[in-house]
Amino acid sequence: MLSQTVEYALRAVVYLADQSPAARTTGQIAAATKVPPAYMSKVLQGLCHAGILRSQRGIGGGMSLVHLPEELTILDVVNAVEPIGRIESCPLGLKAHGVQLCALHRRLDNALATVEEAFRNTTLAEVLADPNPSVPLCDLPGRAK
Amino acid sequence: MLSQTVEYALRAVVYLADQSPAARTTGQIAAATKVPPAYMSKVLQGLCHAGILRSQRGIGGGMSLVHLPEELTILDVVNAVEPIGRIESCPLGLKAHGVQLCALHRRLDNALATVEEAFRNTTLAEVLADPNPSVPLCDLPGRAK
DNA sequence: GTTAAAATGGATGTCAACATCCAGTTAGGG
DNA sequence: CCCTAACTGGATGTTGACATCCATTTTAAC
Repeated sequence: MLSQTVEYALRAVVYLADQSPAARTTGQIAAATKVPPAYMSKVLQGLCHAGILRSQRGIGGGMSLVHLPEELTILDVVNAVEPIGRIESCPLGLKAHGVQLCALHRRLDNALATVEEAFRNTTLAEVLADPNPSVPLCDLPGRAK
Repeated sequence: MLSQTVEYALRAVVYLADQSPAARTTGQIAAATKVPPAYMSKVLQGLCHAGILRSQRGIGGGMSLVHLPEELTILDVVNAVEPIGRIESCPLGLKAHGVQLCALHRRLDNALATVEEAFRNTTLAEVLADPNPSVPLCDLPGRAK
């Protein structure tokens, strides 16, 4: 239901938020997130173009967050990669429906709205601060840096 | 976020529920739902194999619902075509996480659970009984048969 | 300046989703 | 028994998501 690329992007951003405000190379990010390095490179490029990340070339360079983890939501990341795609008007193109969705599409869109809202209300900082014993991206209990 | 095939399947099932318990041909269903007939044929085949529809060949045949609209949920149809795909265990394969998802995946799965629940709680009969002025699949206000 | 680290962008490959077409099979009606 | 309606299954085509590779460009450090 969520694309693989979204999953990859979220892992990368969670990792960078954890390391924030330091920059990390594509190779480091790919290794930490267990994503194919060549593909991660493309995903990170997309996040740069979307203004989520900034990149720095050359020795000591890498990728880093443009905003603070407290100001970056899951929705920001998802929308940068592949927008939720709310149902704005009748998918059948029926003029009589227009913005007033039928019962079927109204319910589908409501479900999408719920997801969008949940994502909008969760910042990266909240994810990292979660008391959950399983730490994101980290195989061992407790945070290792 | 929901695949095109799921959208097509839902349209077909809503149409058949509206016509229930009568059978309709692939051509009739495709026309009413504005889906390419050749592809709708494949979608309907899938719904037959999943036990949502039954098919009858020959003159006077067609597709019809196996269950009553009151007993068929949106989730049944979605799962028949492309299961929601809840996150059961750590996508990174970290053994330390296992069933105990990290904060990131816990939140993603919660969002999926919300959608699954909304779909589980909506029957086709409820969709058809909705007082919404836009009638599913029907271009004009009010139901035309 | 030279060198090495690191991102960039383009070319390419693979596969599943979406879509089309048709020969074959089933079944009702005369 | 034959004809026609209708589904079935297989082959095929198209496109975008996922993925890889590499030549080029930028930049820090020496």
